[in-house]
Amino acid sequence: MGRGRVQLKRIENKINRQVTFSKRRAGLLKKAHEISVLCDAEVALIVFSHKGKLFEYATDSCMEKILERYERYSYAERQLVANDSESQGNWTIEYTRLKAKIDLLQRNYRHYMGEDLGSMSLKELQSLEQQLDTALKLIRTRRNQVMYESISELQKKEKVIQEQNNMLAKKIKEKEKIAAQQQAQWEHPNHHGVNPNYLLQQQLPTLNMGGNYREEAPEMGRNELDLTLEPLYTCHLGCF
Amino acid sequence: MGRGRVQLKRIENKINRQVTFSKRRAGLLKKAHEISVLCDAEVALIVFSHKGKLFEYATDSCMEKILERYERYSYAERQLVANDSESQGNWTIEYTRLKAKIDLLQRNYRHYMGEDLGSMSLKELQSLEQQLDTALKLIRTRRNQVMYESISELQKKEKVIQEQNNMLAKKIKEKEKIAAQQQAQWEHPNHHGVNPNYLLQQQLPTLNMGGNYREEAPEMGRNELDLTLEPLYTCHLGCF
DNA sequence: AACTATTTATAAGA
DNA sequence: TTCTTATAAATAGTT
Repeated sequence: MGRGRVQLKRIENKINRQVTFSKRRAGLLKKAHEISVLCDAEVALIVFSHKGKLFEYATDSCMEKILERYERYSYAERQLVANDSESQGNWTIEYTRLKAKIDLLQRNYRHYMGEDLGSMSLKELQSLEQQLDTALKLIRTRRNQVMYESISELQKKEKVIQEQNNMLAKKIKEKEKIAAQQQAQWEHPNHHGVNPNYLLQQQLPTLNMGGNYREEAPEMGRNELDLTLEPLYTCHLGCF
Repeated sequence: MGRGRVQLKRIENKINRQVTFSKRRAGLLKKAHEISVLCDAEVALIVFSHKGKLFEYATDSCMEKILERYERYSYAERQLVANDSESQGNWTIEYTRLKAKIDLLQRNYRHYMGEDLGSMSLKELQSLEQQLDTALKLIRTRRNQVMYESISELQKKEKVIQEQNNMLAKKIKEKEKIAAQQQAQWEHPNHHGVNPNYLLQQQLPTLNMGGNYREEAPEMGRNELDLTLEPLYTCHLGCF
């Protein structure tokens, strides 16, 4: 397919070989993809350039799956064994296999994050787009959730503090009343008044509501609310 | 390359698909061989037909070697771990860990497998991807911002109320002191007695917003692929 | 990286 | 399937 017949033998001219490799590699990958789509076949294509660079195509971007299928097909007896009851050697194999799988997944994840796109095929990019869309939705949902929870929490707290605030205000009023009465009694000892001590004792436990906060929870360094935490923990202040 | 243009989509007619598969498979294998020879490349090609039949080509007929090279290349960092020093138990743990990791990655990766839509060009897809990525970033930023503002506002409010709260508490203390003095004077007008309200010296409830949260909140089992970013905001509920 | 003359691959028909 | 053939695609050599 060009201006001259091609001898099926190694191209000795380095530049020429390089160029031809580029062109034919593209063609090959394209055709691999085409047969995969047109004929509903599963294709895995691995190409190492003369210099050792890797190029690959795999149907559904799932090289490992296909290679595993290949291994199964070709060497059924060499099946990687079940997880239990296996010897050290098999564990090593299994471990390696899993590590490889993780690496693959993580490489794909890099694509997911918009890196290393240069080498991706049309189909891969299409899939990537889908993934991104999904990711977008997930992020939205998650953000909404976190935000909502955080704000709810703050509002709850606000309410609690406000209530406490009101209570304290009420107490002040009472204190003032008592003080006034005391003063009245002091100034007019014959008048029959309420024992202020009694009242104070009544109020003591109330005044200590909320417990010994200072002891248990020093103020400093306690005030960060990590919004990533699940927010439905109990509030110590909630005994009002 | 025939008597009509070809749409890049699955050929629905079974016979047609079968025929096309035969032809294209031959072509693909041939081209794989050609690039291998012409460009001194190492090629591995695996094709499973729709019905599951295997066809393969490998440079120098050495599929396994190439696949191994592929594994090496793709997963270079896979350490041939110091297996000997590992106990079976550790292997089990490690295995479980890896399996979990894979499950996670795969769960996050599952939607990646989209089909058809073969009409868009690479460029279109790339630009689309960019757009999505940008959108993603913008949304992230925006969400962060809105959330941060909302929380800041609530925090401010809280702070104000808390300050009020503290002031009221202080007032109460003063009232109590006065009351105590008054009582003392009332009971022992000439004597400097002990303040009967010493009990009240226990601090008034100081609201420790955001108190022991960290301790109480069950730690969120965060997986590595959690798409939500680390919160860019630190929520200071306190600093009162 | 583009161009284009040719070769090659292959879709449809027999 | 396989052969044939018109045509689409790939690409070798060139710019």
